[in-house]
Amino acid sequence: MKQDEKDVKMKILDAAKVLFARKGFEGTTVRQICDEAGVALALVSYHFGGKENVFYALFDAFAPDFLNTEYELENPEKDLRAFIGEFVRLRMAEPELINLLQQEIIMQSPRMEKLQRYLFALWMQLRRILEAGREKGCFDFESMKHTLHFIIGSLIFTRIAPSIDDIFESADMQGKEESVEAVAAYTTRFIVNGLK
Amino acid sequence: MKQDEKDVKMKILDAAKVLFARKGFEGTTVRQICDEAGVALALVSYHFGGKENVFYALFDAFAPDFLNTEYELENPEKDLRAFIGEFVRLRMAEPELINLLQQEIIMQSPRMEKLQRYLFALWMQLRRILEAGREKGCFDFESMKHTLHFIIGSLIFTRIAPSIDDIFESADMQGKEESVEAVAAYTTRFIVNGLK
DNA sequence: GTCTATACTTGGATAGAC
DNA sequence: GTCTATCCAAGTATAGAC
Repeated sequence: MKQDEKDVKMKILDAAKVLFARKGFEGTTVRQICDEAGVALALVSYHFGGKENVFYALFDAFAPDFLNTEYELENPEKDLRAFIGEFVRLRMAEPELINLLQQEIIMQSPRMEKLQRYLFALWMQLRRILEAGREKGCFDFESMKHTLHFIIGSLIFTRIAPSIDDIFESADMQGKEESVEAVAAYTTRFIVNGLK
Repeated sequence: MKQDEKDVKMKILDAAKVLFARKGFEGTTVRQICDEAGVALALVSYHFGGKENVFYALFDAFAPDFLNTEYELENPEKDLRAFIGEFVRLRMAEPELINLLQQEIIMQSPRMEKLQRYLFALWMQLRRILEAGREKGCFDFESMKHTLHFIIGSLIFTRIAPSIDDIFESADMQGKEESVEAVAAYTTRFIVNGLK
């Protein structure tokens, strides 16, 4: 029965993750979540205490991966490459979560206040890497604020429109599979060059 | 009376623009729009025929600016700089609209289908500039799809969180005003370098 | 054209049977 | 723990007075 409970909670979280990413928090109804999860309407309230808590539980379930590396700042370019690599890995492992996060950031939703708990440290790590790199002369940029936006924007924005993306996807890959390493390499190259 | 009508429609559009950007399309109610605009609830239906049409009217009202330049592709780097400059100008003139657009792109909302009418040409222009630059040897990149994402992400993403951005804002500027030209210059530099 | 009042629908959350 | 049935609040849209 403990197994069943976890099963249902997980089914709800999985369904909510996809729906929130696709239709937004407000655009998703508890009914849709429960239908998709194949469970009764009442179970969201029972297990989580409401729709909003499902949202937070989503990040609690996956957030530990957000921040597991400490950087030495001895070699900022190496640190930045590692940071980008980690972010790309997370993004490709949990695209819906990154999608949802991006939405919430953009609209400065009231839910962001609690999410900042996880994110603040992440942005600060990136900032420290940039600062260290600027002082050591390996990065060159003028505005810290805009540079952070450029980098995070490059890292986080992964969709124009399915119809358009598919055109380029097939032109790029010619049927080959797209590996995480390859995407990380593209991303690192673009960002690191942007800081020269 | 024609003046009054336009006045009310404009008041609704202005209110909707801010609210949609901030709370999303689904998160915004017609009541909020009308309250903010200072008009009666019924007027959204009367003038626009529903909430969804307010959304489209917003882009109809501002979209002409989206695409007013043709590029010769003789000098792709110059074209790219011009493209970025135009986008940054639009973004700083209409931040709410770009915000809203970004949300809709990310969640692939059903409203995107109509919006693609305006956007498709824009993305294709950027793509042509990149292609031309790649052939002429002034740009170097591997994946067209990801490169477009990087560029658009850098152009469009302008917010982490007010509390965080403000820290860097004041550190960057030390009280000075931030000009459109300066931001366009930062952005151009980051993106153009990223393509080397 | 604009307002107030209201009809109708949908959403979140709970009560109570199992 | 899970279900069905229901309550209540909130949303969109309209009817009808002015």
